[in-house]
Amino acid sequence: MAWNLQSDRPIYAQLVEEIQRRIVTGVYPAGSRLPAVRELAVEASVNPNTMQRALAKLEEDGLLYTQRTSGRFVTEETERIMQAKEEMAADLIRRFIESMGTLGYTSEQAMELIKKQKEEEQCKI
Amino acid sequence: MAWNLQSDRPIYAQLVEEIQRRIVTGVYPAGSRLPAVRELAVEASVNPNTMQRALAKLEEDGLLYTQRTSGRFVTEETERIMQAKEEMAADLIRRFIESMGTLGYTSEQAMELIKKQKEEEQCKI
DNA sequence: ATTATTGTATTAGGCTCTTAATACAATAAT
DNA sequence: ATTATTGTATTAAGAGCCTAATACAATAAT
Repeated sequence: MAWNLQSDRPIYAQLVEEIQRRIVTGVYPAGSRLPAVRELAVEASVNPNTMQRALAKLEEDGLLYTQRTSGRFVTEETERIMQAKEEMAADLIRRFIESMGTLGYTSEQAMELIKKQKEEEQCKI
Repeated sequence: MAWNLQSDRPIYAQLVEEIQRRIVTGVYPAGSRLPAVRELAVEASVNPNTMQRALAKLEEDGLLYTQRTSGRFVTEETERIMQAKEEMAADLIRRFIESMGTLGYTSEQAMELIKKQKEEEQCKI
């Protein structure tokens, strides 16, 4: 599991996204315990403070909760997790369509281009 | 024409994207003269230095060129402009499919969701 | 009781981005 | 020739992000 952090955007924001991605895809299952802040920080090669900041945000969003000295856990509310996943996808779609729109492409044209790009991928393999 | 600058990403990078968008969509036609740095800076509500930085990048990319005291102009090479447009679209698609992939969606599912989202848009109107 | 592990808070410093205020350089317009 | 307009460069200051180094607080494990 790579963290793939870029320097063109705040790191803590990228950490939030990556952890959220791991939650909604089941890498960190509902109810499971997360690695400790310090462990996660080492794994992602960031400062514990930065990781802490990201985790605090996810807690604020209700995807994580803390048990003082046992550690942090993914929420047991699977409904909340599915909702987060759908929101993430909807957001990606909305932003994609909007960006393609400003370039002058309709959703239909966008879907056509996705098909084409996929066909090209097929040839590569 | 709005600039829509966000605070979660370097402003100069957003300026590059917006000006590039205006070039490839013909808002700033091939060969035409751009407003002066200071004018653009006022229009976008940013510091002239920041706008200068964005323009220098676009010049480096070959989409603009400078005539010392007459101003800056969009390249006359329409081929270069079309290429830039296609690159921008391809990049958006690649990143979109990649992000949807990390969420567990295939390109087919992504296209399905685009369709659905579009149908919902229809209902709203 | 003691120890280790957990989350959390604080302080200092460096880095990049952004703004602000100038100044300079070149040339088109007058 | 003079003036105005163009791009460009410089310096200083402030804000946000990140790291580093600590220290503290709570509790599970021993």
